Amino acid sequence: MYTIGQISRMFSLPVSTIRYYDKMGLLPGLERTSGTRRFGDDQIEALRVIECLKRSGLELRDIKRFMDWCQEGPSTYDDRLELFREQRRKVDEQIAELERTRAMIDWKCWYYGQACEWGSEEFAVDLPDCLPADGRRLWDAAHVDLTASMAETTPA
Amino acid sequence: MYTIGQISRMFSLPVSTIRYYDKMGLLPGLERTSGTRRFGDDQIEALRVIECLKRSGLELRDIKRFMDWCQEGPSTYDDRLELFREQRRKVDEQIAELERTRAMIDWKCWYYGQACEWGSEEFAVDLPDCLPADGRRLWDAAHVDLTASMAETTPA
DNA sequence: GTAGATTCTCAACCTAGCTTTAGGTCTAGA
DNA sequence: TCTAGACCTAAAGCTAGGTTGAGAATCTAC
Repeated sequence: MYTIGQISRMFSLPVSTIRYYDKMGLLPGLERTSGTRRFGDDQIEALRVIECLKRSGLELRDIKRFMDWCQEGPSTYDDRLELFREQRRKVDEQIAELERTRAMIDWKCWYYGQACEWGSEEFAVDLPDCLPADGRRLWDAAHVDLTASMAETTPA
Repeated sequence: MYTIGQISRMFSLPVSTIRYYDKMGLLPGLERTSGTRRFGDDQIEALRVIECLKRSGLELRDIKRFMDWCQEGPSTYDDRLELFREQRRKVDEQIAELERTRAMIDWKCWYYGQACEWGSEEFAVDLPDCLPADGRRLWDAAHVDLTASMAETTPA
């Protein structure tokens, strides 16, 4: 069993945040000895799940709902399964979006790399046709959705 | 040139949000005809960059700083390059973190899949040793950092 | 047995990033 | 001319997810 300070160091979370989670009902089964919280394996697992679900984009109120399901027993197994399956889809979508974001950033890195080298942005008048092959590849990767949405407006 | 309503549809952003960005100074060079905002290519590009930098985790005040750099000219090329390089690192870190999150979710999907099938969690007494090979693989992937931090505490 | 660290509660406060509201202007069509 | 729709500003309001502060109890070491 651990105190709140130990858990705070274990998870690199402020003590106030852990108390806040407790007050929200996110740490079911938490025990106390003369007022002081005592954290066991179940609460440590709960905090791991909180971190995971938070990063996957779930709000605290929905994490609370999940914790309530856990207290309710076997009748909620399929709700819990569906929740994690849904969060898996959301995480995949987040990763895909970050990869699109990264493509744009890579293009901008190349762009400002050139700008630094030449001391001006004149190398980029008339985008994207003025670009050399490597710059053009980055521009294309950063603008796929743009070209896709342009294609929508032209006849098949 | 586009009106705010057209831009709103183009980016799927509420009109109020676009006005808010303008008020923050995130759309330099924006013109007006008798009070009404007129958006050109520069502002469209600015909005694309705002989306990109926001997704990479930058706060609006730092995006504002970037827009100020763009107004200042060639003397800030290296600041801008360094900004995008830094955001690239952060996006990579975010993706890595989401992949760890996904490993945890995959484990939980397997876990609750089993729980649904068996109608209880008894298959999981004494983790992780009680697990069959496929479950064990998912458990391991979800707990790499845990086992890593355990390893730290044992002599080399 | 006393000092210093850690814990507790409860309520107030904070920040980012919008959104809403109230009241007003501008422009195009019937 | 009248009306509908899109635009404008300024200020207040909202939400999520905490953080901070005051005041008090408790635990730990010397």
